[in-house]
Amino acid sequence: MPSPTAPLNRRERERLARRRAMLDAARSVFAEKGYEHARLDEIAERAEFGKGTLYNYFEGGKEDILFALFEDSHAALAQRIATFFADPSLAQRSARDVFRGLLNVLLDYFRGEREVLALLLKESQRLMLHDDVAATRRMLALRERMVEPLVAPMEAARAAGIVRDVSPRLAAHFIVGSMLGHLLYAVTCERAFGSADPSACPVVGAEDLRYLRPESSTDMLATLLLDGLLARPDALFTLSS
Amino acid sequence: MPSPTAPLNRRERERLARRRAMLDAARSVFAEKGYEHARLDEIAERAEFGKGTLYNYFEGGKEDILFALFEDSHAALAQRIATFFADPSLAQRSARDVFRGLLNVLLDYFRGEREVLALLLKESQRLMLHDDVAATRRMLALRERMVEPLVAPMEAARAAGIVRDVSPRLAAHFIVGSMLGHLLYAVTCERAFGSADPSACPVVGAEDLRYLRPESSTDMLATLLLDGLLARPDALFTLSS
DNA sequence: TCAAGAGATGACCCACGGGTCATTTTCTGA
DNA sequence: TCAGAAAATGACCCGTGGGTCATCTCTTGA
Repeated sequence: MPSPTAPLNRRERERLARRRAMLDAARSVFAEKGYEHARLDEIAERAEFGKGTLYNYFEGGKEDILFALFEDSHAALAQRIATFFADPSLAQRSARDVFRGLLNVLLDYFRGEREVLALLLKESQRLMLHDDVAATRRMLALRERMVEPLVAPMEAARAAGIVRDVSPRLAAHFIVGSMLGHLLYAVTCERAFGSADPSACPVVGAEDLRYLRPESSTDMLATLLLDGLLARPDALFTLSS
Repeated sequence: MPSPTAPLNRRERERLARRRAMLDAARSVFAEKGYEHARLDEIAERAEFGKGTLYNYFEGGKEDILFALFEDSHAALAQRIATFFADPSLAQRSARDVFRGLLNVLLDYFRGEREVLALLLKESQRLMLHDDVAATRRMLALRERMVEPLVAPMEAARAAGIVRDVSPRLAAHFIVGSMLGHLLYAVTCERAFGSADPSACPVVGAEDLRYLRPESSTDMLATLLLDGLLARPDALFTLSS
């Protein structure tokens, strides 16, 4: 009965559905307890399976589940980025405008995926420098996935003299890395001091706090990433004393 | 006998010396095994103390030792940065030149402190988002220490119209964060593929690899951080098809 | 020399949750 | 209907190393 042209038969569809249920359960447990305090028992229970069953779907166990979560999420983000660049009307906008739009796509995505962001910020470096190099590779592949849809546009923009003459792939990595770094800082400040008590924060001024709020992040990131830190790079570094 | 004006008597000096010996031992064990596989027994043994004694010097146990290591290291780096900006001849150089020099100070420092860099890259995010908010605060203070000597010069440069009109402290955080992000990527690529086998690397071209080598990192980082990604920000985003 | 406190010591404790696998249940196709 | 495969299950195993604290040693100063 299933259409013969469909790539998946019922068996496979059900398997995928179960896998998805497990991932959903994992996501919610991870969100509540964080990766390290999440117990496989609880994930299994919430997904209404036995713990052992998880291992039929995720051979690598707990860590494998985390990777799968990341992979899904990165695929979704890559999709959004590709969609963004597919818009033909981009050609009517200035380069700054376009890249600012890109930053917004990235920031919006993570704003909507708080749980994944938290996991990513907390676990990614550990996994990147994990004893098992396979994990390192898997994390790099993940990052690559996110960067991939950026490479072609950047390459073209470089050829057109719009972006600087640096490797498009590395520049893309730089953008993504800087953005995540900023998010980490913002999230950490929030954790440490709460939005409620700015006075205890070493990030002193109201000015600083304003830029840590998500709405304004784009402005600062766009300025620094796209235009650079220096307004007058060739001026002498003579500061009024 | 100890000069009465000296702030420390023998007792205190000895205590400091022991503490230092423990930190040296910890550093070497951490370097060999990484933080998580380092055993306190081994640190104690290498420092020629009993394990319990460690707790007289580092109340917080293993994690406290790591923090102490980070604190020493960050103080040293802050010192270097301050020294860099104290040089009066900076006023004869262009802003780009000066900030490029700053990047070199940062990169050189971590090149000379590989072990600390590895620990910092792998552990910092976990600690920043640690369950115990005290750890979060301590990590933020650390970062702040590194950023602190940058703030005054940046503030002055901003007033002089040399750097863009963004919060100096946040801009400094951005610089430091981006640099660490780049180092993480470089270290991770090296781990995953070794310098030996570039062909298996998804970072495809020789161009990419060149910029991951430490010597060239400065160039790319300086370009992207100081001048920004966009060469012609106001040009239309029209790519030759 | 000795009392008293500071400091050093290392054997022991213990929680704990990820992973395994023998067994049971369900599914499939003839 | 049933045989055999595929999938689900969850009780059990297991290693581990950080942290504690009762005990011992050493320093100090009278």
